[in-house]
Amino acid sequence: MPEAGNAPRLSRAEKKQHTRDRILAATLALLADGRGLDSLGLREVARAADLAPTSLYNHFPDMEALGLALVERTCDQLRYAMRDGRAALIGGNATDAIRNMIERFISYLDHHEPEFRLLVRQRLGASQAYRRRIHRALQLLVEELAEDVRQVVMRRVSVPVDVVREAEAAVAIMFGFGILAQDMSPETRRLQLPRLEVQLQMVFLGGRALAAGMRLEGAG
Amino acid sequence: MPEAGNAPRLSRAEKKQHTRDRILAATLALLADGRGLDSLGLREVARAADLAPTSLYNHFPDMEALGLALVERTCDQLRYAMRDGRAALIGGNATDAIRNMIERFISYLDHHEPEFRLLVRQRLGASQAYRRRIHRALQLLVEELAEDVRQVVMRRVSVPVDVVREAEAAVAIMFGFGILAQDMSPETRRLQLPRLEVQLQMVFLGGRALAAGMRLEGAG
DNA sequence: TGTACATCAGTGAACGCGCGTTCACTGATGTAC
DNA sequence: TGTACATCAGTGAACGCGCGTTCACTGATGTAC
Repeated sequence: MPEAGNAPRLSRAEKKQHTRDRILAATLALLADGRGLDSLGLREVARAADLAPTSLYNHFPDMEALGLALVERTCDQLRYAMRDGRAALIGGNATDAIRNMIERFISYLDHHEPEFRLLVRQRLGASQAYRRRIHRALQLLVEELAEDVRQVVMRRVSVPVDVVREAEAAVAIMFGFGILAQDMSPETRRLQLPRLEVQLQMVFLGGRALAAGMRLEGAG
Repeated sequence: MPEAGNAPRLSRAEKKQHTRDRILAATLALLADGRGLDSLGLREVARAADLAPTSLYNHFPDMEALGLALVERTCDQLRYAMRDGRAALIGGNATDAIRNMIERFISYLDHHEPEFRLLVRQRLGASQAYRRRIHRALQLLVEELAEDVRQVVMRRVSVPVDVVREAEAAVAIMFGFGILAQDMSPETRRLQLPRLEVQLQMVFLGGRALAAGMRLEGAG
């Protein structure tokens, strides 16, 4: 029984969790300046989290473990952000679904800038553990998008569309845009929505055309 | 007059250039392990280049300048690699052109792995100078690809295709693949050629369909 | 309920180490005459 | 051609500094009785 008084005292475990969160938040904030995980020092993170350097060892054995925890959390966050409101769209039409997905993604960029930077940077970073984890997150993203596309397409198109290739291409296009968008204000980002929409329409229209047997000239 | 003898003596300027090249090559080699520019130290680079640490100052005022020189060179290199053999294709058909472009890109990945890593990492790095330079290089890539597409399309299609959007999407897809490909052997990369080809076909077919007035259901 | 002991998040001093940078220098190369 | 001087890429000692890590510690929180 923690406390009978009025002050909301926290248990030791809760406090520890709070400190851990503070460390991760501080790390993320340091990454926001465009720095990479491998250029952060333990003392620097401790300073930003308002802790003695040695205290970090109570939470993570080293910086690598700290980074992995951050990557882990960020991957989950991305997935939830892109999942949110997804189910409601399956009944709708393809154009709305695309527009909505783009809006979710841009909103993610607006609210999770440092997290997105982290993902993109560490996707090609030194640590294979990071790379693998991020790769898996993106694969899940592709699979879920492919499932959505399959649902929408099933009711409209009789030919077997290669939804996984479509989803891969769509994710690649969105991530490519996300990287460019790092140097844009949220307002400018919104202005790019039609451009992304056109490109995703190209992919999905092209996917159907391909499934229907159409080819560019010269294809065997 | 440098030397009347038989030994091929180098001028001071030539030697300096060689040393500079050695420094850049050593830096690139260090980056090949998946590390980022901002985690390299001056002494570390000097060691790798077989020089006294202080000698670097004869070539670059600081690590930032060294990095920029490397980025500069790498951007040019990418452009030349993708340009090479481009002209010969304009007369051909679209499918061959796509396949050839993919092959050029995969070949670039095979032979310039550390350079590609550098580009992708620093595209989102701390230094705005790097980011701008890389952004510009990618824009040029998009423009040149768009020009090629325009040439091929002009002779076949009467509707105004949005070649720039197509080229952007194609570059995004290729770069996305390039990142995945970092963890693949050259052999495995080749196996992915059809996948890339399908996705680019989707984009270009979809671009034509869009230009011809086709839409996914629900589009206004 | 109170008491006595255990746990453990957070601290601060201390360590050895490699960092970026400065400086005066060396000696081969280049230039003027 | 030879000689005398200037240039400058590369060196190595030295600097102050912050790094990651260890260690013994403190004191609030948790637990047993």
